[in-house]
Amino acid sequence: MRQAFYQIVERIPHAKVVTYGQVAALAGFSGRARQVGFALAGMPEELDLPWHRVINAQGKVSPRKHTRFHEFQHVLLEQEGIVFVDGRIDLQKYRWDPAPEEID
DNA sequence: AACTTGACTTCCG
DNA sequence: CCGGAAGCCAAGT
Repeated sequence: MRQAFYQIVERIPHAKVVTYGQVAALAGFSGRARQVGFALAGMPEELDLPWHRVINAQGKVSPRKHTRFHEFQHVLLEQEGIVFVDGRIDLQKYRWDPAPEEID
């Protein structure tokens, strides 16, 4: 299950983002957005996934409770050229919209 | 085994 | 636009 999510996340192209719900759906687990977040929380760093390109449906980075990784995430996204407007990303513009064959 | 948590989403007021 | 509630379900207590 986590595998499926990782597989999707690792394909997110540079300067693009996807929502948790989208990752879940693409992985074949529609409706399990929370599990995506959970999977990423315990992600082995050696996989080196672009986890920062996964955001919530409101086009914002989801705030963590006990860490400041969301701030780091914000910076990483800007470094990729993604523009934040009022703390938000223009999903219409940056959302990754993969063709079925791009998913394996 | 019951209960709580949480990197979520959507609908309703 | 913001808060609450319901739906979701793996993990941790």
